[in-house]
Amino acid sequence: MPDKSNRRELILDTASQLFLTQGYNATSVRQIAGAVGCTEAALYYHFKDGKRALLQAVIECNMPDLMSALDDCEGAQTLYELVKRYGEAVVKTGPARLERIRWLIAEFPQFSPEERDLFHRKHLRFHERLTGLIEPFTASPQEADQLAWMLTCTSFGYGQLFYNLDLQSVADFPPEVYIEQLARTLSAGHEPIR
Amino acid sequence: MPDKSNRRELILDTASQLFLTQGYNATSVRQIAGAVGCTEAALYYHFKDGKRALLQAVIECNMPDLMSALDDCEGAQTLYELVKRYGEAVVKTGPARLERIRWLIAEFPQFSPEERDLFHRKHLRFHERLTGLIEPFTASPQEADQLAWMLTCTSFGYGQLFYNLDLQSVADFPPEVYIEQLARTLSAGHEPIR
DNA sequence: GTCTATAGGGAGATAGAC
DNA sequence: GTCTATCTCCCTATAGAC
Repeated sequence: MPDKSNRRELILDTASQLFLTQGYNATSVRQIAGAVGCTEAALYYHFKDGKRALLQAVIECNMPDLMSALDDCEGAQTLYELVKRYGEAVVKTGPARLERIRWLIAEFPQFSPEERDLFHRKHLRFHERLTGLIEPFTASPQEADQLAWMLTCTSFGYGQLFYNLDLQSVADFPPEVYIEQLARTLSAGHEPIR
Repeated sequence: MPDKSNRRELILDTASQLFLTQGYNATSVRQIAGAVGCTEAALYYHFKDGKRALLQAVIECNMPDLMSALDDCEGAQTLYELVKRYGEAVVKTGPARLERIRWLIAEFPQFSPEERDLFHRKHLRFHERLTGLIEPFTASPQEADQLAWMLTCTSFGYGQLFYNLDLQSVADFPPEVYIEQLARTLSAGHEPIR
């Protein structure tokens, strides 16, 4: 990533932040230029195709990524331990990732097929690695695949419901409790590594 | 709900549909009026406070509701059967509910506290009933509460990932398979009703 | 590279005739 | 109740000076 122009980077960061918090449609080029501290014309110099080109760049920078959370899961001795480490690693990534997912869900319908594929391929790579980590504890690759999807769906749902839809303000069910529950449930009936 | 004016209802339905598919910010009053077949001025006659009043009304009509899915779950004899019936009932509600949830996530940050509370209270009522259905199969009310959250999070996550983020187009994991997997996993170690 | 100035159009909203 | 006409503002985007 060459850093030829600081200004271009600054525009991208500012647009990212505004798109993510307000949405693409609700954010004007004028507002981005104002926040950056330049004029709209300068912005069109850096992004010749205007607002849509800006969206493209923002999409590529803001695909949610959990791959690094899997690093903490290497070498787990039981499925229980694996799920627990995964949960804790996900929590550690903080709310920034959840905002990106929220944004992805919100804007997804207006993405082009190529932009959608960006997310699909990224997530499939993640899923394959997660499945590989689970496999030592299951009887078949199919079972590992299903457990991986279950783990993904449930942590995804928890984040959306309790953070982005703010159920945490009315229901007492902190992530630590959930992770413990999840680890116990998913690992029930699965042997530790031989 | 008096039905004094058909026109008002028509406006509300049209606005609902457009807000849900395009988003609030991306939908203009002009477009709604065009789709209804009247002028903007007529629309302002029915909704004196303009576009924002329209949003209020649409929110109240479009809170996602799964309460009816629980009717099919009454009288289940095992936890396995309960989860299975729940999953099938949810699938039966179709993609319309998923689109409402997607919309809720997308627009939630710009809702007022009262509008947010509308969702919170509705969901808590649902959660209490679901917990009540699970309780006969668990050792404690706390365990039922946690299982209910888990069921909610995971079905929520599946819907968002596979439908609204369209993972179904690149991963072979149909809802029936997921429900079966879920029912087996969640009910492991729980006795049938005595 | 960044600016000023402006084109051209669509937005939300209202006044007043019918 | 519904219309036409119109106000005012903000939007994206560009031309051309510096």
